[in-house]
Amino acid sequence: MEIENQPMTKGERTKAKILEKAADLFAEKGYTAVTMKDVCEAAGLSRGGLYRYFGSTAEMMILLMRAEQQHADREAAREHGEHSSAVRMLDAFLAQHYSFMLSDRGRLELAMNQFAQSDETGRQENRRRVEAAVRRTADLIRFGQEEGSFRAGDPEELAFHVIMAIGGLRSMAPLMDISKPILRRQLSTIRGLVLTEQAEELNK
Amino acid sequence: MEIENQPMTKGERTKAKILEKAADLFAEKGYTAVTMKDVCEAAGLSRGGLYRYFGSTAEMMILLMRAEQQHADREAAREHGEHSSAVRMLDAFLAQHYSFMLSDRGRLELAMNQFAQSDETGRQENRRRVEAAVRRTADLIRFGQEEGSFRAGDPEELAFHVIMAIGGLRSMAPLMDISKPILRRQLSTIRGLVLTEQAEELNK
DNA sequence: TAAAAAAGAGGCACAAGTGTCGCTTTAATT
DNA sequence: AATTAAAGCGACACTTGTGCCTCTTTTTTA
Repeated sequence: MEIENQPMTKGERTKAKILEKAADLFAEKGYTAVTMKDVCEAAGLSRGGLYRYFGSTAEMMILLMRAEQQHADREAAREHGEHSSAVRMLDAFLAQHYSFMLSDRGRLELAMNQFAQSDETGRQENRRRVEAAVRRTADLIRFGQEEGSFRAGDPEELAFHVIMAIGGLRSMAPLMDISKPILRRQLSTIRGLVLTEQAEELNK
Repeated sequence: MEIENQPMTKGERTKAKILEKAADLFAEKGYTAVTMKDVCEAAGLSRGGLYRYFGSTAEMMILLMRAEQQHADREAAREHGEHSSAVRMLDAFLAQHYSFMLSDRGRLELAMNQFAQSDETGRQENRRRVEAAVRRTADLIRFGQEEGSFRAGDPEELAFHVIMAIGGLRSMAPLMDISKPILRRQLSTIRGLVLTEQAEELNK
């Protein structure tokens, strides 16, 4: 949740700050546990001041979801150019998810799921997010298949499976104490599902 | 959430009824959205009457989790005797999850996850539940490997992966509109992960 | 069937959160 | 620097939910 350079008006800066702090709170306490009062305190703002920007916690969450979505899109585009082979892209993809799961941002995603359970707009936003992730993963798989390093099979179907497995992992991880080694092994299991035996031999 | 035979005292019957109705509500609205008042109305009881049995919604949820756990254990034990081959057991396992995901009980599990995010006791209970599921699945995989119809590989690791994938599927399903065909294909993808190519050819 | 015990009703005081409004202060504009 | 607009304050009224307590009604039981 980086802030742009200075030449924004005061109000814009405050709004960005609120969102930033709200994201931290959502990640820390989960969606339903965060109140406007909490956000006020975290952002160093009074109730009246905050209400100028957001009418509800739900509104904040929606904006955060959009921001995350954009962030993921940009990230994906950047990744795309950086790696030469599909295998390397896959490894980057998995490594990214690994650190993601252990980070605040990972917990923020949990909060988003929680939110989506109670809010229809949030549910749609969430759905778009997951669909985008599946699409990107399917693209990666297609690329790897052309390259010959990925197993044959319907890319969409496998991509969906991979995203579901990662989603399950992510939502379970904070609810039980999944150790880092187990997490790593699980991600390498996923790697094994995608790669051919030959490609699997190579690094990592 | 079945009720035992009649010879229970009035209080016991009421308590069972409350739990039953609470389960419905949790499944329908999610944990945080359910209030004591809702439960009162659903159970046809006044606030004072209800507080005799439960001090909080959290307490209800814990009891529900234990009940579900026991139910799953019994179910598993029953299944165990019924099917002759590991392949059949796997199919039964998957079929059960399929209908589970589409049912109220599946949504109840989502509510439990939600609860576990905010309550430490619930978190532990949840963890036990998932661990038990992994253990059972690992046993099934070991059995299938001995039988020769399941792929080689660490049973624990694969079991964990399967449970994560199913967990992800279940928690995503209500948040996006996953169609039944997609759900079925995903479960059959999981089937494919577990079975050897030869065994996979057979029915389903 | 009378007495005791258990179950249930519903009011009350309290806590926590929400959203709004008029007023003050600070920042932008010219 | 003066004016105007934007940003921020904090009290207020309102809503919703909680937990408890006393009194009544219904079951049990002896």
